[in-house]
Amino acid sequence: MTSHIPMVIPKPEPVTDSSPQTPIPPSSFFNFNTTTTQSPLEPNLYTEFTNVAETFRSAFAQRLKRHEDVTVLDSLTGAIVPVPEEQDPDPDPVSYPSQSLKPRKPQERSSELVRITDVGPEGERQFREVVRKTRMIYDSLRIFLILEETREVLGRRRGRPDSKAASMMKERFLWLNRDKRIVGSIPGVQVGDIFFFRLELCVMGLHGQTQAGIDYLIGSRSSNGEPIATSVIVSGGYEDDDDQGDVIIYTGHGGQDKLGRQAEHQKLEGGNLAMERSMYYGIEVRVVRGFKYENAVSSKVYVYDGLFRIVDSWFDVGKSGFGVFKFRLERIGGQVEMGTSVLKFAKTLKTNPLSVRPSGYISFDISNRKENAPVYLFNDVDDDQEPLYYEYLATTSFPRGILGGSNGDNASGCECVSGCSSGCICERKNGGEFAYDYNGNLIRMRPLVHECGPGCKCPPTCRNRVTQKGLRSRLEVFRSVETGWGVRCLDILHAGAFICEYVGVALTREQANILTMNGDTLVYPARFCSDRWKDWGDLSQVFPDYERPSYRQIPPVDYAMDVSKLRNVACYISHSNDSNVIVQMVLHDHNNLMFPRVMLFAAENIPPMTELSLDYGVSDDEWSPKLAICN
DNA sequence: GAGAATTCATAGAA
DNA sequence: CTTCTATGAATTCT
Repeated sequence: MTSHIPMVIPKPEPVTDSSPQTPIPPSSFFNFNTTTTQSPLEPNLYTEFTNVAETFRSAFAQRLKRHEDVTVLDSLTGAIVPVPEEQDPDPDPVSYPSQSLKPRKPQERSSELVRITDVGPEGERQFREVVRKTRMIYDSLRIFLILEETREVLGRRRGRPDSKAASMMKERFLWLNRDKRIVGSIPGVQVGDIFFFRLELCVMGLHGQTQAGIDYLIGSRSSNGEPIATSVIVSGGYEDDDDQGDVIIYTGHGGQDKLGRQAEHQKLEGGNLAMERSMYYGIEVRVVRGFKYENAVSSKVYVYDGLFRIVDSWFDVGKSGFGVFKFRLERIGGQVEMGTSVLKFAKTLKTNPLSVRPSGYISFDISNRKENAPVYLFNDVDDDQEPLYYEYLATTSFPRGILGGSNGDNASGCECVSGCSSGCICERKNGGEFAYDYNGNLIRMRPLVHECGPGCKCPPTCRNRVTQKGLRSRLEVFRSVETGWGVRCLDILHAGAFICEYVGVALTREQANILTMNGDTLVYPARFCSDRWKDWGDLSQVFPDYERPSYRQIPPVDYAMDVSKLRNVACYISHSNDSNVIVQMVLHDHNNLMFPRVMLFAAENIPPMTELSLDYGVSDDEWSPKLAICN
């Protein structure tokens, strides 16, 4: 825990018996609390998060020049430092903040300005998990609402599932960081994280404005009466912006007409003033960049690029001849590479890889065109070229005989000539709910997905045909010092997106036993561990009476895959108990429940160049690249 | 405290 | 494909 955290604590409830001009008595200004507060645990995410947050919270406050008697600033760090003799005489500090800082309305945004630092690896892991779960709920709920709406009002104008999902979560207190205004990084949100909706940023507490580019604590609610900016979104909406990566010339807001054209001078008020004040106090702002991205669920993508400092501000004449405020933002050092840079890099890798990585490529397609998209092989670590020595197999081959027999069930398919819709036989096979949404993303995990197959009359565009169409994104096998061979994606993988099949030569148990004795390397699909993701897509926190669908039980998957000679890209995915890839069994070209195909999906939004990882069902310590497949 | 105003959204139609 | 428009929600302003 650092002892030197700049922080502003809000003005408490206005003193009723004084006129608006009268300063509030000094004693009520200060609230200092470094003790851990424990409020009764409730079984929801929000409470859990708050409790963790409180553990690491410390507070300092001061009054600034509006109240002439005290002004304490640390000139080196810009920190607002405590004024010890004005310590809050609150006799019951344990009740803080639930009583002394209780918002006027339960849903009102907090005015408590805090910075959370040094939560430690364990704290960060916990925060990350909460953020993950919350994002999962948001996305699942959003997709749920889309599907529900499509079912109810077919063809009618669609609402705003992104905003409705956010509202529903807000009503259920599932928004994160509502009890405080965080300056600096949001625990659990990492540089490079990708979001698809502005409201998703609101839910995370990363940026509280649905449209405005500058988020700030308003002056009337801050301790010194001055507004403080906390985050900005850079998405090119102002013609006078100049974005050079680590340095941004950010235009203040205001002065635009309805068409977004600069039509009058901007004023130093609202967010503009907050930016200026943040600069004055040396308080950093979070920067989120928004830009168009083809193939994204929303056509737009928001990337968290980390913390910037406002180093300069001035009033300038903009391109349209009107006065605009400009702020020079410089990225604070020591942070990981910006997500935006990584995105740009990955994009170039897809079109012109040698221009940015002249050496290290071993192959530009280890699949030899057996996949829809080329699979790169890259190694700038050592001379190993192992993946070249295996023949590439694009889909698992099953033993002859086990699939052949076509009983009545096998032969039958749906008759949906224009694509499957609700009520069709294939939907019923899937427990009354298709496994995928209209973008081909997995909605919820289940024991087995029945895709439409050769016996179905529906076209290839049917929503129930996803994994059978193969790779949709660009994958790269790469050499890493830590994990040996690994796999990463050059595209953004939306949560639930199909990645690839885990491929091998399938063997019956008897065949496998013989091979194991020979020392060959086998993969057992049944061992893939999905416990961590078993409630993936679960909405019981939103709908209290939500019933987990009961899927038909399937016989245990009891085959092994030989990957000693034939394999595909999936074989190089590393193991992690903290995996970002989930395993879903799928049938599409045959109906033998004992031999489903092993399909891999993104468990969360995965930014480009992030290593993919699977839980092979062993602990992290036990794992080695060899063991993963020997086991 | 209620309603108006502001806002670098969003989706779908034109 | 881009541009336009209707609808919208949280927050701040009055």
